[in-house]
Amino acid sequence: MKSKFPPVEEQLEIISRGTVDLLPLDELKKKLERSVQTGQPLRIKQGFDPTAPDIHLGHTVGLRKLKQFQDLGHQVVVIIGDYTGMVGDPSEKSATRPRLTHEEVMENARTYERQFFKILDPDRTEVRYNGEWFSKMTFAEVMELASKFTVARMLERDDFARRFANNQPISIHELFYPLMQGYDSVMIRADVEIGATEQKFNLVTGRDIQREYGQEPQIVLTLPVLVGIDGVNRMSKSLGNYIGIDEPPEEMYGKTMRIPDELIYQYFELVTDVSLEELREIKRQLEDPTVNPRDIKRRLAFTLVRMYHGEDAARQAEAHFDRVVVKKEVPEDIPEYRVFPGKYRVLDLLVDSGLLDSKSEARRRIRQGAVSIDGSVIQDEFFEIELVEPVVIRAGKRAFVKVVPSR
RNA sequence: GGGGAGGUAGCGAAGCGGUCAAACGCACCAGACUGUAAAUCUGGCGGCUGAUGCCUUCGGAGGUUCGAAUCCUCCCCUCCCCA
Repeated sequence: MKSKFPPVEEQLEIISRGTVDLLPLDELKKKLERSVQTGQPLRIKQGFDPTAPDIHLGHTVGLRKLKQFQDLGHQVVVIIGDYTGMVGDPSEKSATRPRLTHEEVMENARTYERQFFKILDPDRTEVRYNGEWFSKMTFAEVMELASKFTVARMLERDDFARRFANNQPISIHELFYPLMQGYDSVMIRADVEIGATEQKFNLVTGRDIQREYGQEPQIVLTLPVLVGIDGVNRMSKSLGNYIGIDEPPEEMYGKTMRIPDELIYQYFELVTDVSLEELREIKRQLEDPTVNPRDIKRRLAFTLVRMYHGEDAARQAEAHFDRVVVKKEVPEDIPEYRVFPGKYRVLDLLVDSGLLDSKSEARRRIRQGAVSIDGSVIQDEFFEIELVEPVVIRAGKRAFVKVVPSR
């Protein structure tokens, strides 16, 4: 009988693409061989803590890897960390995270669950909330779990070690985070766990915990951390340097165009579906001094919008970009603000329309020449306008409002 | 439990009785330049105010004083050393 899985070598090639660590490799081979023989898919796990609503490109690095496993015939288990989310993963953090309430976490989780399936195949995906087991744990069971690890080993982790060395606080509950993540692996019997490189400690700890609970340890697969559009920090919603997969096409396109050039290749590699040959060609072009990196970045932006919104939307987003940004024209669909015909101070319109947050901010922008009406710059902060026809007010590169007088 | 050092705007960090809405750096915003990149330069960065001031801010609550981020009391939180 022919196996429903591709040959092991073929699987390994796909699995190892873009990965940083894959360990231990020989154990992975054994697991794959066994699954080919028995026809039993491997259980591939990744956990996501819904600390903020919406999935962004950073999440998709792992999700895309999960999808590759699915395409090979394996079973994906996505853990939504409604309990771990309340603890807050200390990885790569220099300070304790603010703890979220369960309600906040659950609210965010809803957006996650919906957005996962923009990438994953629902038929081969099991979504589990870890509150399913953690909410039922007794204190005795917690103690049992806690007894399976030592403080010394916990302090091997460099973020903890660093905080400890710098006299920064580490709360006890933060030490539980790796244990909880490992326990998730036990509960769903993970064969492979995927995470970003910063997750390595947690993933490896999962192996130990599984062993303690009498299970075969999982394989650890790490992927690079996606740098956000600031070009410095990891992509994260709280840092505001993210591109969300649910964002409108124009927004997605525009944000992509703002990433530093150095990130172009990495983005193609980690978050798009371009083939390996195309990837090589992109690399060549980026090294070619006669090619303007802007054009490659445009292709990246187009590709991303197409992936999440389709071909037409990508074309429209591109046209929008050319019009607004390149030609500095006014976009076609901007928010409208209706007023009665009459005389108004521009200052008031800027705030009352919701374009700007405060009058101080509006004054600042006017003084700095950022405000224009139908293309002509306003310098006088007390400028009044007699509204009879609709006008477009601009208050900076990306802030527009159409003021429409009507009764 | 004892002793010591601290908590200042998004972060880091000055200030230690008035000239403090609070130096400086980073981040951020606007403008110039440009490829909505990088780099650079200029300005801004609590709110209200037709520009003079007014109001809310320096862990929290009280108090001293004409006047407090700066002094006192109590409380909360963090770190270090000792036990």
